[in-house]
This record gives sequence, structure tokens and C-alpha cells, in this order.
Amino acid sequence: MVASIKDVAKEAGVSIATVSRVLNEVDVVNIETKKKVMGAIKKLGYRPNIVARSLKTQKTSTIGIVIPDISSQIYPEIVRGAEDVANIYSYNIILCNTDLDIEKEQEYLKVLKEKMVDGVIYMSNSLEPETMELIKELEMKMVLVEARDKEDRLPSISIDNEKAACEAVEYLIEKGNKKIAFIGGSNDGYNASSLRLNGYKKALEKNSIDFDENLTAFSGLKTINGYNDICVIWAKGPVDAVFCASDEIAMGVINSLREKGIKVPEDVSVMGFDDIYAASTFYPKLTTIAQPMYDMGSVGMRMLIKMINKKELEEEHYVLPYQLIERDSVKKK
Amino acid sequence: MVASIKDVAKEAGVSIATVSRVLNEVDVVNIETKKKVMGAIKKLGYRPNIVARSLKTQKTSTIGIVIPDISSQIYPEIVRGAEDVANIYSYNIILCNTDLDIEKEQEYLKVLKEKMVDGVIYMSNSLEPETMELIKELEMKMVLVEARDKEDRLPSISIDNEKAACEAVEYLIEKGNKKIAFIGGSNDGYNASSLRLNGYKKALEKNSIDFDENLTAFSGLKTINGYNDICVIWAKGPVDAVFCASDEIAMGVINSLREKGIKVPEDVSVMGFDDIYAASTFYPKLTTIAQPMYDMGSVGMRMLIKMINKKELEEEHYVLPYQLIERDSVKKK
DNA sequence: TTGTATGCGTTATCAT
DNA sequence: ATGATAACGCATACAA
Repeated sequence: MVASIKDVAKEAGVSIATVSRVLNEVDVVNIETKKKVMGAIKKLGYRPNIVARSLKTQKTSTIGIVIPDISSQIYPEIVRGAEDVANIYSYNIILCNTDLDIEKEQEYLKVLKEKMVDGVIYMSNSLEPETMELIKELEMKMVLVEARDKEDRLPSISIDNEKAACEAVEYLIEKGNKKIAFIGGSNDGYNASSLRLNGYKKALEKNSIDFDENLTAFSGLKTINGYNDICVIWAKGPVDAVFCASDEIAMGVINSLREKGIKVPEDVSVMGFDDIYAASTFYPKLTTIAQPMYDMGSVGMRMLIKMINKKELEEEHYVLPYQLIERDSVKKK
Repeated sequence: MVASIKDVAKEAGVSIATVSRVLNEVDVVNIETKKKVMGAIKKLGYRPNIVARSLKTQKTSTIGIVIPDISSQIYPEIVRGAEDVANIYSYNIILCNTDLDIEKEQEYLKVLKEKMVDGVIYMSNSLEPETMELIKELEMKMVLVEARDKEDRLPSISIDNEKAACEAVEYLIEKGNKKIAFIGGSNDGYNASSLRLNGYKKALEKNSIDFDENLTAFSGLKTINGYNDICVIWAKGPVDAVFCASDEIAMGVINSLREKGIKVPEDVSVMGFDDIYAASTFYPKLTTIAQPMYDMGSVGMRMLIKMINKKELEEEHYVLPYQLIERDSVKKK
């Protein structure tokens, strides 16, 4: 049987209150009795039961991280950033994979509430009204990471996806490309992929290039989507460049093109987004927009912990800097 | 204020015992009173407090996952596999990144114990005696994943690293390569990288090729290590092939070689290990040994949950199948 | 400085 | 079938 505070008290010949006091270093306790207690703790190999403590204090020192899929390339770094600062402040994290399934999201949120987490880092591509309602009802401290609520109802960490995409496409244009395709995840709502589409459109407009629906595809953000989508687009005629809403798409596009005997960047320029690990090991190395993934996680966690401690937030919506990384998948002018 | 079982009892005009009964569907409770209770629960938006329940039942339905680094390519899939089955059985997971730092490992183990997790999935490259001692002292249910304790003190899930590496090197030999280098993480102890080195040696021996220390390097498992190590080896003279203890190393090697104007696989064959995501998107696509990462996580979690429920284990040490994936980084004979 | 007693929100035993 | 109550391990207000 594992020792409790009661056992320590008995062993040390004091009351549990005193033991609790030395444990929490609260009040002043006589140096001698403190020693006795410490001795008893050591002797019994006593460890505080945090579950009991949590019930009493109404704080668990654990934080939920709700994420689409940890095996999905961009999330591990975000989570690592978050866990690192959580660890600094003595919090632990409960990881929840939702696959963007609304029911799973809601289920996890409920369980997290029942397990009394002190807050949650939330990643999703859209805040459904019903989910938002649940969040309100649950009254949980929460920060949105890698996305921003359209109506700013939740504190958030993100980059300016629209601006970044616009910049990327203008970079492509500047390199002499005119006919530029877009391949992304979805074009509805307010998720990152849609915002990147907006940026793409804006760049075209700024440069007096007509938007052509035939040059777009939205089947998903994975490698396989890029692999397939480029075929559909290419079947309607060649393009100068492809702007992809994710690096995975870009890799699929390039591999697909290679199989057709089309060279990147010599024949077609391809640009990715995110700067995942594989982007710099891929051949050709991907020119892409780097999102500060680790920072998104760490800044988000820092923000959440501030909220938990009822500190004032300097900023409700952090918009982190991104970076255009010039590598080898776009033809130099 | 969030409603408790007491509020529900009052609202329904029954005792908390009755509420608890309908909550846990235990004993028989009158259909009418059950309805009343259900109504009250709904009305108050009541949710059970799992922390309180855990204190009482001594079970938390949460499991710790201790891992070197979630952002390290091979772990996300393992974790995903683990979380998926945890979710099926209504467990949550607490994720802990240790960076293989022994102190961090021990600290996390202690906290996990204090938070009363029901068990832990443990990933590390070596079980230090002190860590093993702590594990014993903490009396936690634990399964070792992606490694096997030399003395089999802990249930484990792994592949036969030695055999896999041997097979990989023999494949290289079979393809006509004679001078084969090895680049790995460390050559001490009993971790995966060392076992792969053993397999490499065994394959050489079986084929009457002398082991040459000059053809080996052990600076680490990352891309940068492969990138640098191959330079050192190559400086002593060219080789026919390189067997790498990780795909990341292999990618570093290939990129480094490419910069020297040496082509893979035309001039040198390179083989990786793990089959991480980037292995199949890399150019050239990596010939490698595929570890069933998702399965390691899911089988490990299934095993752990069995242990938690005191079910008999059919197997104390699962050795999962691996697979040699022929792609494009090794020259076809 | 220390001890007693109460409550955190449950489950479960024992009555009724 | 239902209710009163103890106990889980701890923190803390109040007494001493």
C-alpha cells in the first residue's frame, strides 16, 4: 500500500495538518518538526496524491491539447512547443486526436472538463456553432492555435495566412510565372486553407491576372491530393507554377509531375506552405512559407497559463511572423 | 458554479446515493425516479467530476506516454496508434517528452505516479539501473515500446532490430555491394541503434566480409549526423553502399553525396531504417526497413490496458514483423 | 507553532 | 428500491 499523508503524520508523531504545511511550504513550521516530517516522508517513500489535492484545490495542473492528428507532420512541433512551456510551469498535457470529427471534438472537450483540466489548447479548422456553444457551456479556458475564430470569440495564435499566401504568389509572379495554379484543402469557411486561397486570389488581382477556376483544386492537404489534383489541372493544359496550401501537396505535385517527365523547377515552379521537416530534405528542396510551429505551441501555452492564473493578456490575438524560404522548387528568374 | 451530484439529488428530490446509482447504472433503480434524476441532470447540465471519482475508485482512466521527442518523426505514429486504442477503451493519455534526459524521465515518472495514472507506455533507448529502480519502487504498470529490456524485466513491444539490420545488409550484399558503411546513433548498450549495428556485423560475417571500423560512424540518428558522418567516411575512400540506422541519416547521407556530385543509387546505394513519412516522398525514394510504428503503439496500449485490468497476457514480449521496402535508393542488380 | 475538523465530489457499505 | 454515511487523500479555517 502506498503511504498517505496520514501515515507520514503518524510516523512523524504530528498531525496531518503539519505534514501538509511542510509539503506546501506554507505557514511557518518549527525547524525540528519539519525535520521529523521530512524524515518520515523519506522513510515511507511518501508522495503526495495529486488527484486528492486537485479535488481540494480545484486545480489539476493539466492542460488538454485537442488536435486533428498528431501523426500529421505539422502538429508534432506545435505540441512539442506547447509541452515544453507546460513543463516549465509544471503542467502536464493530455493529448486528444480528433481527425477533425466534430463529435470526437465535443466528446474530448466534455471528458477534459470532467477531468478538470485547467485549460485547453484547441486546434481545428473550423469552429462549428454547436462546438462553440459547448465551449461556452463548459466554461473552459481555451486558446485557439493555428487558426483564428472568424468572430474572435476565442484568444488565438496564428499567422496571417492570407497575407502569407499573397506574398508567396506574388513571389511566383515576380519570378516570371503567369499561369499559376492553386491546390488546397477546402474553399469554404474560414480555415487556413481558405485564407490561403484568398491570398492567392488577391495576388492575382493585384497583378491583373484573371482568376481561373480551372486552375484550382481542393481535394485535401495530403500528398495524395497534390498527386492527383495536378493531373486534373494539367489535363486542361500546362501551367507555369503551382502554389500549394501545404508542403505535402507540393511534394505530391512534384512527384506526379516527375512521373510525367516534367521537371521542377525547370519546367514548372512549385511552392509549398508550412515548412515541415520533409520540405528541406525533399528533392528538390521546397520553396515554401515557414510557419513558426514550435512558437505557435509555446506562445499559445504561455498565453493559456496566463489566463489560468488570471493574469492580464497583453494581446488577445497573436499573429506570429512567417517567412518565405527560398529553396529549389521555384525557378530563379 | 458547476453542479455536483448533490445539486442533482436536491433537484430530483432523491439522495446522492440514488443519483450515483443511475449515473453508474448499478443496482436497480425505479424507472420513475430514474427519469426524475435524468431530468435533473439535464436541467442542471450536470457532469460527473472524474477527479473525485478517481480519488474514490483509485483509477484515473489516464495513461502516461513517456517519449523521447514527439517532434522526432517516428514517434507521432506510435503515439497515434496508442491514443487510438486508449480512446476505444475510454482512456486518455498524458504526453511526456524526455529528450532521453534521465532526470526528466524520472521526474515525469514520479509526477505520473502522483497523478495516479493507471499505467505508462515507456519509450527510451536504455533503461538505466537507477530508472529501473525507480520504476520498481513506483510499482507502476508499464510496457516498453520500440525497445526491449536486455533482461526482460518489463513487458515490451519491438521488432527484431538485429535480424532486420542483418537482412538489410545482406540485401545490399546481394545487390553486389562489398564495401558497406554503417552510420548509426550509438554503439554502446542495448538500444535499437546498437542492435542494428550488431545485425550489420553479423551480415558481414555471414558473407565473409571483414568488419572495418573506418567504415562506421555513430554521431547520432538525425539528418545532420548522416550529412556529416558520410564526409568523414568518404574522406577515407569511396564505398559501395551505406546502411543507415535511420531514414533521417540516410537522407542526410544522400544530400551530402549529391553535393559532392555523387549519385544515389547509380554511384552509391543507401539504405535507411524506419520508413518515416519522408522516406517515400524523398528523392530518390528510400529503400528501407519499415517498422510498424502505428502497430507498436496500438499493440503496446492494448497490452497495457490488459495489464491494468489484470487480464492474463498471452505474450510478455511482442516482436512485431518488419518489412524490407525496395524503393529507389539502392541500385538494382 | 501545532492540532482538530470540515469539505472537495464521488462510490459503496450498511441500514431501512 | 432508497437513504444515510463513511472513506478516498488532501488543504485549510479556526482553535488552542
